[in-house]
Amino acid sequence: MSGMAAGVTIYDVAARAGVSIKSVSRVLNGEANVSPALRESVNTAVAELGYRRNLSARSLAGSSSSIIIAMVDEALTIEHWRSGRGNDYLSRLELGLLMECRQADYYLMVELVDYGAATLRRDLSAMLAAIRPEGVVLTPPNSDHPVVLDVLDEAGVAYARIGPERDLDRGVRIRMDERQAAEDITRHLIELGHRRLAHIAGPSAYSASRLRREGFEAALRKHGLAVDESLILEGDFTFQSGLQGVERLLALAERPTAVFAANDDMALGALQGAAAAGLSVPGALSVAGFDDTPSALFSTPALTTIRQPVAEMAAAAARRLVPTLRGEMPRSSDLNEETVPYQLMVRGSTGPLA
Amino acid sequence: MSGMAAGVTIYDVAARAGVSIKSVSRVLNGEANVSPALRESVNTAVAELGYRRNLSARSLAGSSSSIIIAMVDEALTIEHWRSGRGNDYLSRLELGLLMECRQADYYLMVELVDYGAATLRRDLSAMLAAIRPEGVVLTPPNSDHPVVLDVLDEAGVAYARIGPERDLDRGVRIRMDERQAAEDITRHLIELGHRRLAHIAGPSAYSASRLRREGFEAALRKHGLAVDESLILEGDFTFQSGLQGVERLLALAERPTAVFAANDDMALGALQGAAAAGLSVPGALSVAGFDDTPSALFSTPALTTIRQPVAEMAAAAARRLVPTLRGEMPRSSDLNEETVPYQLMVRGSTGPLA
DNA sequence: GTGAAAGCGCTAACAT
DNA sequence: ATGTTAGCGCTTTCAC
Repeated sequence: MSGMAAGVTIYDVAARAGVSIKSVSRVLNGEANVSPALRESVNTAVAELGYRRNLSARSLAGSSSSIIIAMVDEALTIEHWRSGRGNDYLSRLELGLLMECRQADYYLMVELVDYGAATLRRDLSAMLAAIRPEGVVLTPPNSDHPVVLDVLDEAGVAYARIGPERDLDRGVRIRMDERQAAEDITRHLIELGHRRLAHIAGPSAYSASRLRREGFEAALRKHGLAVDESLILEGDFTFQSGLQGVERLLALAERPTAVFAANDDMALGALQGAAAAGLSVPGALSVAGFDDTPSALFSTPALTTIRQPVAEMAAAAARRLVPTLRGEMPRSSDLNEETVPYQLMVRGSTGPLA
Repeated sequence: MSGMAAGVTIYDVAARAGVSIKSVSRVLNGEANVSPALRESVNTAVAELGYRRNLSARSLAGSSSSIIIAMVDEALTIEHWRSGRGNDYLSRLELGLLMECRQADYYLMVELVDYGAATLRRDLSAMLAAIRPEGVVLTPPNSDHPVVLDVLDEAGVAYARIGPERDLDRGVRIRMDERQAAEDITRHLIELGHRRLAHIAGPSAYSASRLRREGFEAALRKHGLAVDESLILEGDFTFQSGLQGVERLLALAERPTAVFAANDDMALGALQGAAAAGLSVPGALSVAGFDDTPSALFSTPALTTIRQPVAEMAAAAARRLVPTLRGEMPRSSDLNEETVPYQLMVRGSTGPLA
């Protein structure tokens, strides 16, 4: 009897507990006005029967579906498919969402979205109509997508935005302090004794690139170092551009002794460029990245970088979306925004000059 | 009007097309006995209203829920959470599932499962009762979990098993040829001129370890090379064990000139061990791995390895689970088993002796 | 504090 | 070839 949970309905529970289905529903939903005795007998019946409410029936009948959707960029997914690689960011995101969903008895659905489609608006509202999720989690760069935010607002679906950069008054915002993180890692280099620091920035279209660059420059200034424009290059977040960037930097008359790349892929490229030029890292050149991608740990030497708290941000996002957990009632101004701490991972690629 | 898909029901479509809801349902489900004219007008109305069937209503009323569940190991997830890393395997799996679900208009739900729980049986059947998925995708090592298979069978839920190793008559099996892949990569080493080949095997508890070792030995024999037991070590799939393994191998009187590790992490450890011993790779020692983890590309030199077709296996799994796509009617014996091709990725870590 | 009845938006039998 | 009716398993009014 104990394993046969399939087919057990609220009527079975009600019958066993000798109450009405409404009472069972009340207990299950933690509503008020339920006598302890009734609650007790219902809970017993639920346990004995191995009952669990049917998700479809709940979302059809009620206003809450208990479903959270992670929207995934289709173009990016196809790209990953082609290259045969997974998506570390997405993986960490999901991990955070899953951990939180489990606690709140929520369900996680993953949906592919073609953000470039001309029919995006319609696609999205059709999807929302079909699933009626209780909340949606948005990731960069789509956390800022105006059409997406509009559709979500119109449909009255709650949403959390990871790393939003614009429209900072809409939805739940979950972020990390990119600027401060860049400043921290730069200060780490300065404290190692470096005075000629270079930065391989990301594409200026991304405001994360801008923030990281700002953090870099802020650290220099705070330590009385001049910002030398010839030591700041713009890459495109790829391994190649990091490699090329470091080649240019090493060709300068006055070489930098440390390079901070705006992401790990570029830093890894820089590492390879340094090796190709016969420079020992960190003896002759220190290299730092940003993101803490899986490869950062396995490069030689392992990469000093900033670990983005992706899973933690995702968990925070889910927490804000789920009423059960939301009950804590934070101060009103905090309500819709949360900054999650990052971590500076100091590894072998940075050190004092040998 | 066009954006307001939320709230549009089958009744609205029926009214607009001037037909009954049953006719709309017929068209939507591609049932027979529908006149072209009716189909046409329904499709027009659907398009005009931006209608999409409500998932909950469908699964509640019908026998098909259009939901596929990817079961994810909770313990593993927590471990990843702690380490702050994503799960590349899972990510690639999902990618394949998503791509296939999109085509069939299916939905992907991700569920955490505590395979170690004493209440596993009950947990699973409760979950199945709550979601009523149309299919479940199982990943190693849980593709072989007897309790899981039993519960699934009892509940009558279809399931696909990625890389099954036992009970090869149950469910849909999707696999790659581990043995042949190991043989291929070993042959690659032999063809480079190596004659003293070592193997760092995985834990013998995993049958993948066994198969890879068999492939390794088969390649040796086919090329008239003796299998030297002193050159076969057992690791535990960790970086550390690869490092220690290669240290032991390099301490031998007659060193091997090539090492095939049963997974990338161990191969990466071997790479580091070789570097520590002052051996150039591949000039003095060739190193090959298995899996093609993300780090394999970024090691120095990049790792020669076998790319497991995880996404492709997942896609195949989903395809077998989804009736719409299943329609192709393969030869009966093929019906429930599919072997997906792997890829030998030759990179810088293997080459002839310098 | 508890229960009866009416849907939620579909699909599935059964009409016709 | 098309329509009518009755549920699926819950939540939600609204009674008591």
